Amino acid sequence: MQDKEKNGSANGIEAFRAEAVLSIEEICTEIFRRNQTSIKIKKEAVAVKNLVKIFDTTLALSNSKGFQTTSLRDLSAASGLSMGALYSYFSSKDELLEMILSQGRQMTRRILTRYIYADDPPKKKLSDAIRTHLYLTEVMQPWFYFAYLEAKNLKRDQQKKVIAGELATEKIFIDILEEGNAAGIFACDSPVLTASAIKAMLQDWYLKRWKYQRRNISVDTYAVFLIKLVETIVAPG
Amino acid sequence: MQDKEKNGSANGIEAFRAEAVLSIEEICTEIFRRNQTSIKIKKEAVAVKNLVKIFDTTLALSNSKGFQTTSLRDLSAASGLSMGALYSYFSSKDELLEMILSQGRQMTRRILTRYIYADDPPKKKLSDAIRTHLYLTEVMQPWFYFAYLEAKNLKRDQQKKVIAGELATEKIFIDILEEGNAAGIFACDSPVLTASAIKAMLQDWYLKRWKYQRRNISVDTYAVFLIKLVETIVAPG
DNA sequence: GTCTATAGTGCGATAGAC
DNA sequence: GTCTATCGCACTATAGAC
Repeated sequence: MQDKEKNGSANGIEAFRAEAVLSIEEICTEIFRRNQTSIKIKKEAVAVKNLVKIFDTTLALSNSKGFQTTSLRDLSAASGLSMGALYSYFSSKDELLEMILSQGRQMTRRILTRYIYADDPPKKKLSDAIRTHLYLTEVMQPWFYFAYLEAKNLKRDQQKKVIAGELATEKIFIDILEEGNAAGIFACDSPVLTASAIKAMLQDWYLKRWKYQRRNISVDTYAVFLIKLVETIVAPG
Repeated sequence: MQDKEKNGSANGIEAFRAEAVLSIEEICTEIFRRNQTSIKIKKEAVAVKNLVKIFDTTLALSNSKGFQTTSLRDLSAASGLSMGALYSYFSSKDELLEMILSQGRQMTRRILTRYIYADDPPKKKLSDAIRTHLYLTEVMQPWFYFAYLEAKNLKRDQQKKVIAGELATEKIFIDILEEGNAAGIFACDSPVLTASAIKAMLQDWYLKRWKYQRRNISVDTYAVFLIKLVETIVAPG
């Protein structure tokens, strides 16, 4: 386990995925404990199982027709829980939305902090950051897709959290590029614009999944392609 | 005029914008004439003026809170037309959606065919295609943003048209890259993945406008940056 | 802990006055 | 050509049976 963590995302997408699945249950347990005032269910096992089902079903339905358009009747039918049952897990459709966004943010934070090492050299840090980001969004694709496409329907404070997350990711890349520039390993005219371009190509992976799936391009293939492309951009000379 | 067209988008964003505004009115006139069965208004001047207002208002409202969430009552209040008046320009909310999408598609087609020349050398074609695409999405940013973010709420046939447009743009870049490869001017391992990456960076311009605006980056600055970046990627050696 | 039945709200769409 | 008034419907949310 310690070795696996030390290797970052080097063990490939499957090892990464195995760890993520465990984290999802953990985080739903946390959500259950934190919201025990509004959640009327008392048995933790039942509640966590249903919360995972509610979140997954909501993401699936919303990603094919939008969260606003998805009625709680749809969610009830697809999840197998009645309207009444649903309302013992959240007090409004808005609260359901907040719970989902918060679950995703916690997952993201947990995984990113686990896989980023300050003491690696810039070039390794750059390729690790790209690969980890791709793996993360591959495993949590429905959530990232959801958070991105529903962002404009959110309330102010929720929107700000989405934007903050976006800029935080970009900042990771800006810092790596500037560190590489200072060390003379990279020659990157505008770290800000370059980081922004990297971010755009990373986002394409979870926003246009249909395209890559249709073309039989795996996340590892895309990672290799993207790392090479970025290294060409930042290479001196 | 002939010179302007011959120079493609070389005259900068402002010349481009001037031409586009004229086109919008033309296209609304076409829409009016084509839909005269469902549009109850008879005076062309009145109808076109109101159609432009309806489209603009719908895009503005939808881009801040989503098309589904925007009620026709909202649209009525913001546009200054009553519910009854609105319904003399379209027969359902769905038809309004179709009219907007069709208006944008016509604009896109008209502008792209006007600015792309088959007989230029690959390198010039590549930079012209990037610049023209950026100018187009700059001038019609609300429409592109709308078409992208509402795509999943559309019906099957409308969705297919959005995807077809997406792939058509990508094809333009694949063809240019392959032509350059064949001529020995480019050395691009995977034209498909590279075109897809270029597309992702082009889309970032209209999807993340808030970010570029906040950083005071103009469309011309972004164009110069992106063209240089892409030329680095495809350069041999 | 989960269900069914229903109250209350706001929507898309239309009819008819002006 | 545009308005106001209104209908029927689908939604969120809740109350009370089991």
